[in-house]
Amino acid sequence: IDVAHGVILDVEPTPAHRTAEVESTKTMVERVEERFDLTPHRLIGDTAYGTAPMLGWMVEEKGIEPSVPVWDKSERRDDTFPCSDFLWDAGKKEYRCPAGKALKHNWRPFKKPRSHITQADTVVYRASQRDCTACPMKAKCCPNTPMRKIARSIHEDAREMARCIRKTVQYQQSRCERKKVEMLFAHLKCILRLDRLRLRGLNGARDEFTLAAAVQNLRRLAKLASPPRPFGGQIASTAQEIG
DNA sequence: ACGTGCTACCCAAGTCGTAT
DNA sequence: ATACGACTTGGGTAGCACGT
Repeated sequence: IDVAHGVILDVEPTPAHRTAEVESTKTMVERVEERFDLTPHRLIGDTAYGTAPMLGWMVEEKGIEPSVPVWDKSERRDDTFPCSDFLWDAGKKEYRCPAGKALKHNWRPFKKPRSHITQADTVVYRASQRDCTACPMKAKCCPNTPMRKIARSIHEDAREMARCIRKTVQYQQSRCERKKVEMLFAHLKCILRLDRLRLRGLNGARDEFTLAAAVQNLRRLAKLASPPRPFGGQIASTAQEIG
């Protein structure tokens, strides 16, 4: 949905699965690009869209600003230093711990050079065991392990961008714009009676939703095209009954 | 001895499947 | 219709085996 105008640009049904729902966004964004040569400047969504691969796709592949909360479970519960207390040095590609020591992914060279990217698409940055053993802050940092380590997503730059956007006024506005989307869904359910589908299967859902979206867009078009009328309220309610 | 990469396991929020 | 446990998801940490 284009929130600036309340126009539905594409429809893609999925099973009620978080990953499937999120993946369908890629399908729709790319299809709208092909059909209408339109690319969104930013994308508004909830935390389900805040996973590292999704943010990476938005920022790195599409150049879309993510107005999305970051899926982040890095906060610790045991009163030890959280990851956010470690400063990232983009130039040196290493972290700096609260005691000022480095966390690196390449402490030494290898005969066969390695990418250091793990199966979880992260790079593990570790402090030196020697530094941690001698550190007076060890109890506040890594009480249960020989050294502190941080798994950094290969999409961390995109995650960081989403964190920064979340602090902006623009993000607060996007929260309000999301209401326009919710209003369309509410209208679909209550007025167009689409709280339950009649046709079975994904194809049935696609047909019903596509027709409903067309109806929504025609309503919008009528609103934009017709000049304001003196007895607008009465006419509007009649139109709804016909609809 | 120590760095590296993998696996096991935990968490929270959600869906799915089954028994009642 | 409802309750409840199993399972899924992506993120985290701890610890082990292996390579240098």
